[in-house]
Parts: sequence; C-alpha cells; structure tokens
Amino acid sequence: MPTITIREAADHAGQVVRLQGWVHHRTDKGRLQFVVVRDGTGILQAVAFEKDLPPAAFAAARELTQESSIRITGTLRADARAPGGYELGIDDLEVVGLAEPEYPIQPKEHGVGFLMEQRHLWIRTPRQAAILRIRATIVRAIRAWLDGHGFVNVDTPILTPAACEGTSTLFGTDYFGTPAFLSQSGQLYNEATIAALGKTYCFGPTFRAEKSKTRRHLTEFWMVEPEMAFATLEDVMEVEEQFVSHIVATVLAEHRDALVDLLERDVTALEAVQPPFPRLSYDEAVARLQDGPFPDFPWGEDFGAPHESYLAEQFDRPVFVYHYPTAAKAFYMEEVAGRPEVCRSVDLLAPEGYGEIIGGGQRTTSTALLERRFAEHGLSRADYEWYLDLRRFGAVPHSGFGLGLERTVAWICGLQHVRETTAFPRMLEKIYP
RNA sequence: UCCGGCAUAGCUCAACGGUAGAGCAUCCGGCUGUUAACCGGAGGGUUACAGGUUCGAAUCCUGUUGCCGGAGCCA
Repeated sequence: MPTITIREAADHAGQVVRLQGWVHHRTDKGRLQFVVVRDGTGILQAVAFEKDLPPAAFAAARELTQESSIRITGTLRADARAPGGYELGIDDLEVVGLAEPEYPIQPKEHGVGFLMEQRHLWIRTPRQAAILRIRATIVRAIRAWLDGHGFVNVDTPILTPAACEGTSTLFGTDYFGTPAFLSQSGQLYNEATIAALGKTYCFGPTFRAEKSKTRRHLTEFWMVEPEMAFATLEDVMEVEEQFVSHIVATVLAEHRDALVDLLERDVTALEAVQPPFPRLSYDEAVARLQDGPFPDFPWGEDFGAPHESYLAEQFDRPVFVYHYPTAAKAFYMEEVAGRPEVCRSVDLLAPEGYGEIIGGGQRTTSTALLERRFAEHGLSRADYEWYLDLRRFGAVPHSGFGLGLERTVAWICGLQHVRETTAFPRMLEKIYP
C-alpha cells in the first residue's frame, strides 16, 4: 500500500493508500465523520462511515480534535461532492498525536494582532503555507538566474565592525569587548570580491534598527546583492529587468493556482512583467509629480511612499528611476559627469503601490570623492581604509544592486504587508515567537 | 519618533450613563453527505491597567501599557 501526499492524490484514484497529516477540520454527523486532512502539500476530505472501520478506530475518529495528527488508510476516489474533487474513504485510522481542545486558530476571521501572536500555528493555514512556498521558489529563482549568468555566490559577514552606509540605524552587539554591528548590507564587501571573481552576489539576512512601522518594513529581512566589475549604471538596469522578469515568470509557471485560488492575485498584472522596463530620470519623475497631484514637490527631495506609488501607477510593469540627487543617496554613488548634484543611482519601483524593491547604482572609483563623502557623512576614514584600497589597486567601473526579498514576495503574492512573507517576522518592538 | 484609531468571554463583535450579551470555539446529547453543517443543552467575564467625575461607569475625563493604520527612513 503506497503512502501518498495529497498533491499526488489524483494519480492514485481507485487505489487503497495511506495518508498522514493533520486534522484541518471535522464534521461530526454521528455514524458518519468527515475529516478534512492537511499534509503540507494540500487538503483532502476523508470520510469515515462507522460500518467501514474497526470499532476502536471509528471511536477515535469521533474524538478527533482540530490539528490532531493522524495516519489513515482507505480508498481514494473521485467524488464531486468533495472539495477538490477527490475523497478518501477511510477504512482504518490511527491517531499519532491527539491535539488538545481549543486550537486557537479557527476557520473564521481573526485579527492580525492575534494571528501574529500565534504565528507558529498560523503558518499551518493553506494561505500562509502557500506564501512560504512561493517565497522558497523566489529564492530558488534568484539563485538559479544569478548562478546561470556567471555570478559567484560570495556571502558576506553578518557581524561587521562599522556601518556599511552610515545612514540607517544599526543593531549593536558586543564582539569580545569591542562594539560590532549586525550587517545592513554586504555590498561594500562584494565590491572587494568582484576584483577576485568578476561578478558576485551575496544573499542573506540584513538588519535595520530603524523605527520604521509600515507595511513594507521588517527589522530583519533578506536581501540579494549582485555586484559586477566593469559594469555601468546602464548595464545594471539591463540585468535587473532580466532578473526580475525571470523571478516573476518562475512563480507564474509553478504557482499559478495558488496565486489565483489562495491569494486571489490578479495574475495578468504579473504576466505584463517583461523586459524592457520603462526608464525615468529623477528629473523626469519630478516633472511628472509636479504636473500631477504634487505640484509643490521640490527637486532634490527623495520620494515618499505616495510619490513612488503615483509614478509606478503609470506603468504596467516595474519602472526604473535613475540619476537621483547625490545628497539623497549613499556615499559610494558615482557622480554623473558634469552634474555632480545627481548620481549614477537607480531604484526599481514595483507596480501596484509596492514601492522600491531594488536600489542600486554605479559605485565611485574616486578616492578623492570618497574622502570628501566620508567627511560629509561623518564617517571615520579609518574604518574604510580597506575600501579605499579597492580604488588604489586596479579600480574599475563597477555597479550592483540590492533586491529586497520580502518586498518582492509581497508584490508577487499581492500581500498587504511584508510580515506575511517570512515565517517569523521581526518587526519594531516585536520578537515573539 | 510623530499623527490617528482601537482595547468587553479563547476568537470575532454587540451593549454607548441604569441587571454584561450574541455567533463561533470548548464540553454533553442527536443526526449516513458535511462544505465556516445543523438541532438541543452546559460552562465560560476584576469590560487592558491606575486614578477621577457621578446616586450609579464597559460607557464620560486624565494618565499608563498594548495593538492596529499611516508618516518619516529605507530594500
């Protein structure tokens, strides 16, 4: 007798099979019990008639509580009355672990505050499980595309001696008596590794101790940061549009049903994500804002969420905004030739109000410019001697970007908040469970 | 950190100055086709906390805490 998973149930219609999983829901009809089983791959209705089971097994079926783990055997058959079209006619049942009564999460509406407190159980629900599966697919697509395009995975340290960018707040810790910080970016390190390997990327957790409290912020999130030697801003945009399109196409190919059925995602919006993406200079973007609902938007300011949403709304696919004001961006950005007030940076704004999912640009090769920026940003030059070495010994034009995994998952899945994109989100003042 | 809102049974909510309630969940009973089943019964509360106003406060006022939404900042 084969032990099957629910995903492959249709292939076993007419056969006697074994299935193990958790009780998602039970309907007690007396001498007839409906047991809806969840096994991590799907959901299947099983039905136990008293006459078909050993008396002890049927008695156990009558006592099943929500989320009890069970092992059942029976005949799998097509039945239009069952959700999903297939049903398991139980002929024996074994309780593996009887769940205590009053499982907190019911098949009804709950508040998000309550669900986050129960996150360790909430992830069992089909919708949450589907999101985590899609996240895993996105991670795989990211690695597959980069690995297939000559990038070498070089992971960078999480414990770091100083700020990478100097702007955001860092989580501090003690490193054998000296202060250390949790990394907020691996980029600076990969500016070093590209001189050894050409094209590299790091992909791991990133920490920002910002007091940010919005639907697009986590204090711990994952970021993939590709970096390329001999690459310009224009090169990076071409890479980004190919890369993002591949990620979206992979999810559509593997999870269309989950997107439509469980997440109620409008997949036509995702199907539009094909290269090339529209390109807008910061100057043009500001002009659009001023001609639109933000006539007083001052040139030089960074965009807020409403501005990003307005710009992104005008296109059916992600849009690049490049050549931001130098003052609004990180210290390592290369200047635009002849216009030092703007820099060779580029952000990628996702459609449908999801905002910036990628930030990137061309890094400066000028030690003089870096030394000036350290002073302007209040950074200690001594912390960055190694970074200056990269300019002293064979500097090349180089560029890269960082893609926020959780924002990308939220966008592709059509979620209202990034907290559902990771199993155990870390948010402002929230670290349980 | 700032602005706004909310806090009543395990959950989702009602009661809005006059005896604290419902649905779901739980427990007991019934039912051979349920789809968040249905029917009958039971238990379940320091109305977030502290103070104040009042004959009387879940309700009005002040403070605290927590949560939700948004902003700034960022990916």
